Amino acid sequence: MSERRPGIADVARAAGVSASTASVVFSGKAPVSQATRGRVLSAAAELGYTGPDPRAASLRRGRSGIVGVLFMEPLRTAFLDPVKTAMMDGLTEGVAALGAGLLLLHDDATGNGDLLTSAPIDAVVVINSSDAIGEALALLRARGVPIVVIEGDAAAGVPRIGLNDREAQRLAAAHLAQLGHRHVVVLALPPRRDRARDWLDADDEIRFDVTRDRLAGARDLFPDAAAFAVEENSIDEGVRAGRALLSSRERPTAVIAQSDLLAAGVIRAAEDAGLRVPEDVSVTGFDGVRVDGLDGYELTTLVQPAFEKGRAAGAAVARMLAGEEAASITFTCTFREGTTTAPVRIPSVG
Amino acid sequence: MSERRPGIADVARAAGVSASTASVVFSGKAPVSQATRGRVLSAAAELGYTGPDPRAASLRRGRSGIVGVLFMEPLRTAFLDPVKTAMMDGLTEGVAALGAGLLLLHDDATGNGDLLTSAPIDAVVVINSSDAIGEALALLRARGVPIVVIEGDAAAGVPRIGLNDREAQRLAAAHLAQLGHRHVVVLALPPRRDRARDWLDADDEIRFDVTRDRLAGARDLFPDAAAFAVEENSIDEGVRAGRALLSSRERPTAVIAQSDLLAAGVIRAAEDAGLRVPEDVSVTGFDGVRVDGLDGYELTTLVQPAFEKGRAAGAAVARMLAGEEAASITFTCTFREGTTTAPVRIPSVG
DNA sequence: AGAGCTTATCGAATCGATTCGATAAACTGA
DNA sequence: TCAGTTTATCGAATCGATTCGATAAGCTCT
Repeated sequence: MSERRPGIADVARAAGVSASTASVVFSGKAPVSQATRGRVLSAAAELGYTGPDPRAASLRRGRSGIVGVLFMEPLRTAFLDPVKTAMMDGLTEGVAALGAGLLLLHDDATGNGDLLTSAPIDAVVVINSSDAIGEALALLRARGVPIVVIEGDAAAGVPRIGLNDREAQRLAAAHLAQLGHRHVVVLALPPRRDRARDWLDADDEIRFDVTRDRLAGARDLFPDAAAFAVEENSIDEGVRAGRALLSSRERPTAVIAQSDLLAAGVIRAAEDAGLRVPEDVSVTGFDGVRVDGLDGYELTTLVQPAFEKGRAAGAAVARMLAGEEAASITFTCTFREGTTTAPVRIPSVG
Repeated sequence: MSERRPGIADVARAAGVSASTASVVFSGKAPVSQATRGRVLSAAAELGYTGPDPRAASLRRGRSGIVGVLFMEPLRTAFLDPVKTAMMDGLTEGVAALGAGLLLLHDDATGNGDLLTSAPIDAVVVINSSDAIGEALALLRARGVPIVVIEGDAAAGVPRIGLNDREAQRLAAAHLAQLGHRHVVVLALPPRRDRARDWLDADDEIRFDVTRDRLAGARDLFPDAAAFAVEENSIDEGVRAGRALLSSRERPTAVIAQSDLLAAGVIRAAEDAGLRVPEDVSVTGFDGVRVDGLDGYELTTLVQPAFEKGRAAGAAVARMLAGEEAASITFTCTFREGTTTAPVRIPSVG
């Protein structure tokens, strides 16, 4: 009664061929005559053999066909960000070219830490890494697992897929400057983990590259621009921050938001406060993603190739698995003028 | 020069013990004396051995520690839905209890189809399955891979994690009826894949359980309520649909949206049309998730235990892997009255 | 001191396929 | 017809750990 699943050996025996031949029928790695292929296939059908066991194959091959994606945050918040999901789509496509799939990993809480050691992964892509990831990275390197980082501080020798954040943000700032804006405020992404929503001081430590670089780009044109940092990248956070920014006595004429979600939030906050965008206040975003719930505005923003970034990461993984050296890549954002920026109005008070 | 990674056999040799003992040191499946454990561990450190190869372990164990999550849509759109991400979080936790991780699978496009056959997965959780998934399911069953379905048409014998959609939706409808509403319209989720945004005819085929059951619940109280189906579950779709619904000559006094996102969209559309919620039009949602960008309203909705659903799916997987029978589970939604529903106003026209 | 346990350790079998080199058969061209 | 290729097939080694039954040593209790 013990219904042990048939193995390739059983199929081979039933078909009257060697196991090696049967194997080749399934993998296609060597020529097989039509006749034997037929016999093997029908023997397999007869026995209910559904193809080689991936576990055994991956042991022999030394490859599991699985690439880990390591997040620094719970999935809930990671996937709230359309940029990340677009990246994931790109990554999916990138590793699909390898015949691989994506295993979700996150670097926090529930002893999932050991998935890093116990999961059969061929490589890992780290999303938005911060320094907190140190140990995890070390572990993986010791295991000899190839690593690629998207947007983050990579350890030396780790290929990094990045963005020209600073130059890009500078473009938006220049656009505002050209429209006559002088009083500009930056709405920044979190500078580091678990940092409360508040203004950024000069001595505030900024651990996330993205936040730092975009801020630098804005200050290239507005060196004295104040910056307010949110707690997470979401529309609601943008709304809350927007209320703070727009209600201050010296209301800025323009807000440089470091993401489209934040920009959308600012716009909502402005509407709620009875301000018109862009007549009363100009707003720029960053990312160029479709923001659900911003229907009606065309955001002035920097379009980043999120999908491409993911795909490039996949390609880098492929290269590393092939034993080649994978270089870091810096993608370029393009400036897109929308309807949320306009020339500054002549101040009513001299 | 050939830097072959050391195996447990090498470590054992260096430590002067048998491979079996060394194995046990790492797995902890049998008692080992402090002395030998120490020798093995230091030998491992010396050789740079980072623990057993998961590929080999999974062959021997017959378990890879990986559970597939099968989506019917690209991640981009799947994760737009906060319910799905919450479910994913729950699922993550559920399978973490098993020491397993999640492998992303999606049933579309790029020949990823063969991940289903070639990936070393111990089980699969299908999200929101429709009939389109037939072949995939058959494939998995043939392979003997345990399957659990969340919200969808399961094949016979497949445990299903569901919701009391109909009863729940009926509660919201009853609430509106009690407030005096008589002219109610249902804003429905897509009835099937690739169906254009439009009114639902009586003979429209509804392939998604969720859409069908919630609609039935609404019609239990409003048998003649018209239903308008969107193309995808998003705020923007809600806005578009909302425009259509609210501008019709016979404007309804209440809208029963089948999701919170759609409800949020309707509210936005109402605002844009100069209507007040709930004074001019009442709106109910479904899901009870945090909707980014709906700050200011407390949606009247049905709170579903999305996280719990995910976790239950994980638990069901665990049970099936343990060889037990996993029963289907139907979760219950709770009605939550917010500020988006109010008594119907006396019609100005008799 | 010897029966009965518990604790450590080991050897050998096993998980299920893949792959490489060898061999044989079939075909090519001069 | 014979040397030289292709084309098919096979045997055996290998991937790297886990696990089970056996064995031996160390304890406890009477």
